[in-house]
Amino acid sequence: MSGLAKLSGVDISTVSRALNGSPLVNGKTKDHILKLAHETGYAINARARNLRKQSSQTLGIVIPVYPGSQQTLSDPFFLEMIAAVSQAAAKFDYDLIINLPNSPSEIAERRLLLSGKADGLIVIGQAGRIERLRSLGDAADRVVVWGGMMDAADYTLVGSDNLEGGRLVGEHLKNIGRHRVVFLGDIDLPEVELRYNGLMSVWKGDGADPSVMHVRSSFDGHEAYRQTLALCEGAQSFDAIFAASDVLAIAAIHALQSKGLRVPEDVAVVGYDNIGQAAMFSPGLTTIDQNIKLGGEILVNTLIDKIAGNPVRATLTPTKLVIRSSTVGG
Amino acid sequence: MSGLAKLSGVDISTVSRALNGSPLVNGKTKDHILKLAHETGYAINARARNLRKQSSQTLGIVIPVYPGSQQTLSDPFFLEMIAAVSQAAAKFDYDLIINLPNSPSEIAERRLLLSGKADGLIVIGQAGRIERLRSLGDAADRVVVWGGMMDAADYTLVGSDNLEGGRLVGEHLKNIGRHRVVFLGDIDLPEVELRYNGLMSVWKGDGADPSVMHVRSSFDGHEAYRQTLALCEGAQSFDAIFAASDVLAIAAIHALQSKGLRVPEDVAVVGYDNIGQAAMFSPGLTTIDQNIKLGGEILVNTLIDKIAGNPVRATLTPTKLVIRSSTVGG
DNA sequence: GAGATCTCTGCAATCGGTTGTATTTTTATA
DNA sequence: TATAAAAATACAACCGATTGCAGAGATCTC
Repeated sequence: MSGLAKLSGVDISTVSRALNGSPLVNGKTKDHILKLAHETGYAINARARNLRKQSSQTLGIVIPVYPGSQQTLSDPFFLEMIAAVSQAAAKFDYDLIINLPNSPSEIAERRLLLSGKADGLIVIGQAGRIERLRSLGDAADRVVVWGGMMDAADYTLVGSDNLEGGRLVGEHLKNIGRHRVVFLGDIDLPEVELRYNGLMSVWKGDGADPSVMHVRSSFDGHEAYRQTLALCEGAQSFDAIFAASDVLAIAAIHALQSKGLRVPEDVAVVGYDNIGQAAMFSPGLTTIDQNIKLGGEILVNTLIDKIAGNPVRATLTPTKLVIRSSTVGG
Repeated sequence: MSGLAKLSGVDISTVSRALNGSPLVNGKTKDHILKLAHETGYAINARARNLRKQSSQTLGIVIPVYPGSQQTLSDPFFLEMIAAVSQAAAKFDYDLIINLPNSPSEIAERRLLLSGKADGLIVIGQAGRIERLRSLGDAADRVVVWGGMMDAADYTLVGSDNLEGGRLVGEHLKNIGRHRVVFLGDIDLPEVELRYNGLMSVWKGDGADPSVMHVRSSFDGHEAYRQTLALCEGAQSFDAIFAASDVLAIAAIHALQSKGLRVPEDVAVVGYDNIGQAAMFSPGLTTIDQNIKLGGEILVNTLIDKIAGNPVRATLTPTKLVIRSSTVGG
């Protein structure tokens, strides 16, 4: 910038104002400086600017690797969420730092926020993170969490309506006449618990006695595969599986088929997330669409509001059922 | 930091040295300062440090959204690559800024590098990026590209051995007696072209006349689905499909099955990438494992070497065939 | 015990912008 | 033309760390 100042014969303060479009500089001066900047390929030094402006124009996103899943992270849900958040952030000229904690003890939240590397933080999922969020002190004002609505949450939550999602699945299964349902997922995770509660609510007060069985599984497909195999070998009979994610649903379908069960004729399967590939499985996957793109936008909008000090409240994104062949024809 | 200096009664320069583990400070002094820093929850201001040290301890990763794929990005390959790079970068205490260009005209490469937001850049795939890389000037010294080896490349490349990958698939198909092969992918992409060449090389010089048909498809599953349907309705007969990615392979399998063709009995299908879900499809997907985790590590190691000014050369990661049921039993 | 050496700490410059205030130049008004 | 008001520019402090250098105090050597 001092180079530009010499070239154009004005003070660097004028150069700065010109590059930032300040109305204080004369039109001709501004044009001249901008032209020089373009010709020399000048780019404002973000490090200096960040220091002076006490901001980084950068958001952080923390993607938890759930304990126990040592293998490569590959649930497309996360990628779609990252893409949604990244694109939403770009609209505000924010960059996105991604953090995939590799050790459970690492507290990326503190490091990124307190050092000022990120102006605000988006955390995907509440599981195992709650204590950490509490430890952030003032910095918690610059955090938004994607997750299921919880009364106990004293941080800002954005999420899809997991209760409604579970309910939609329950009604759908009921409509197609399935009553012996297996819920595949880990209801210790708040988001998953809500989906389970939504499912259960369908039969509540109803004379019919649904038998919903909970099979605990992390979000790792291989585990779901094993669980489903074990389920087939067990004594309990069932005619439907509601999985807490599409990846789990796909694993379950594969396990069922390897046991000679037909999907959806013998067992209907419903997933959750509506990932891009869900439409391309055979059989196509019935699932709940969380509207991740909208979710990402709301996360970013909310976070930027918080950073600006504006009051915000928890938000739900709409949820809808997408019916494909895996529960049709049963 | 000036707060810590007052608390501990020493100059901020001593505090700085203590926090950075300099051997210049007395052991007791250091312990005292560290204790105070811990108690007060002090974190070094990254913005100031970055400016002074002329470094950001941050790498950037650019994930291209291929032109034409307007829908949500969801190929798990990218997520696995992001995870691998992120974890490798973390070992060097580097953070990772992710950039998903939403308009083809955006030149994130320039912005991130020249502004100093990132010390170096990893670009996934060469397609449509070559001219941009050339426009970076000196900054090109801090860029590493993941992609297929090209003679024309005048930038640093890291990638898996696509030629070998294609060859392995070809040999495998030949071994199981398939000779009428469809190649599904866009050979205008350098990485894909190499896979195609590898496939073709298997029959070269051989008396047998393989009929390899190229069906152009982007990396978008929906397009591959339509292409495969069209293929089934066409005149050409075929007994195998080699898809340029697992997502394409899955889409193809679904299309084949919807046309009543059996996989792998009627048509064998082989994918590429070995994404986490590949093992859980039915039928399980035979595919090429690029060793993404190792690739991410090499990308980061190479980039950090370049940033340090060390000479580096192009690197290939090993490639291996993973056989599952989709091409077995044919 | 004087001088040399070694440890440790403080001073002050520096990184490259932004921005409040002062100053100069230009334009408007009487 | 003199003066006030407005516009444009320059000056200088500041953001919060790092680091070369100077100097104080402790330790060593003969």
